Amino acid sequence: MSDAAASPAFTEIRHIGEHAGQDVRLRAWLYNLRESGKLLFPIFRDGTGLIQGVLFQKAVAPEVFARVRALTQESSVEVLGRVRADARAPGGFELDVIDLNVLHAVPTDQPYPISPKEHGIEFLMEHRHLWLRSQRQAAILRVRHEVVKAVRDFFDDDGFTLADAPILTPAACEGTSTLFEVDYFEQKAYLTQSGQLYAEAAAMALGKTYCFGPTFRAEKSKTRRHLTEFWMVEPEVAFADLDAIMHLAERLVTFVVQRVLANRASELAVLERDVSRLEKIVLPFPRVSYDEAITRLQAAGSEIQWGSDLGGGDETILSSQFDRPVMVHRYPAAVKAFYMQPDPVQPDRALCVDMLAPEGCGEIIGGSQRIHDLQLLLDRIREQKLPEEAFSWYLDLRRYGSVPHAGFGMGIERVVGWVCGVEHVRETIPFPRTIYRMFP
RNA sequence: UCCUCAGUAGCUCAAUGGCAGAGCAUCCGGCUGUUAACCGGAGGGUUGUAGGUUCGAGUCCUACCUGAGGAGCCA
Repeated sequence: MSDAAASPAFTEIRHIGEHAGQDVRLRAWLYNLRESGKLLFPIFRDGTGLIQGVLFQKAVAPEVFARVRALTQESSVEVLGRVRADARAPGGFELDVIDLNVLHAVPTDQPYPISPKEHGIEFLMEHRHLWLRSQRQAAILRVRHEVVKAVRDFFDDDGFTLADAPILTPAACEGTSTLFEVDYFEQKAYLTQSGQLYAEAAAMALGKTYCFGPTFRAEKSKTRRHLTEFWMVEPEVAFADLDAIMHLAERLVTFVVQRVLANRASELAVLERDVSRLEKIVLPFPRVSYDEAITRLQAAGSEIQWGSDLGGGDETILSSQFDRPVMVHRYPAAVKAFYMQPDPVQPDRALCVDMLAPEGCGEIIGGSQRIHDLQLLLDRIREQKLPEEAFSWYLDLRRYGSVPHAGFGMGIERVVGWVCGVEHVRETIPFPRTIYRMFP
């Protein structure tokens, strides 16, 4: 640019409306370029928004016109221009380009691969590192950011203390079949599939705690709801029972949805999300016992029999009967994890809850009251032939001032997928890991 | 692990067993308000791999590879 000293400061596109009538400078990438005779319409993006530039050939220096005309998609540039309100512009403003410097020109013999037309999912996944630049993907990631921040604010403002669990863990907790094994100085270690057991220890120290981090499942699941690496937030609360964490769960989800609605309306608009569905997410959420769920499912035509876990199709049928997430509680203990407290009224039922999101998004939360009695926990570990010595520290929590406690895990990607209304969770994390893809 | 579907130009897709094609992208030209702009032209192919059937295979058969959707399992 000719006279940098006299140039205005750099502006982000999201703030460009505050500079109507003024000259601004942008640092941006070329999103698209349209041409109409002696008229150029470059669209710039800078990560905060899009703005269309306008150049009349007669109104700008010939070398500037030629430079813009030769721009290739995703070339990086510095732009000097004057902001002008224009009813024809989608965002209400356009930029009359005065000058432009090319920072890096994408070569024409190796053009940017993601053209502004439709692409297949394999191609897009192979170019995930570039796909993130699209409006839609950027909007999803901003909603993810908002969800994560809302989760942290919710717990932090409610007296919870963050106590993160390790990612590398020793012997398996629930069998090794779904764990990734890694070499740990000539010993075996595993990538965590849940921070829960450690969160229980933290809750005995801090009362109300949560951990939040990546978890790993080597399940050979290949559906739109599954990743092998996903983020989970897991609150754990001393002295809490099942009812208490069910209430905590519905408060958390309501808070997160309301926060996204309040702060990310423009992103939801880019995603063409029907926000009226999200505006219905208010307290309280419906509660359905497992027994009632079976009755409802059979009435709706499901083949499910009492005693088995809900399948993906069953979850969709059940959740479609409500306009807000439904909490299914007290499953048969036999299909649930060893550490779940039995229901004192019906001892073959576990004091557990799954929260199913609407619109077929499936389970977003799974939680339970934990067994606090040492002997009962020992019995369960032995019944399921789990390695008792690996749980010695976990059993200590029942030896030294054991108290009833409960917690749950919420899968961030499924929540983001539901809030954004995207089909597949692979779009809700920057670089998804699925059973057959670890690139890029 | 199992079931289903797909693989043709950089991308998205056509092509009755009979000459391998279109749109977009790229390059050249045209257009003073375009909204995935439009109009004209050019270049661009080992039809996933290996076999087989046939006068002839992108097309039919077999195996394998890769990807997608789903089941089971899970958040």
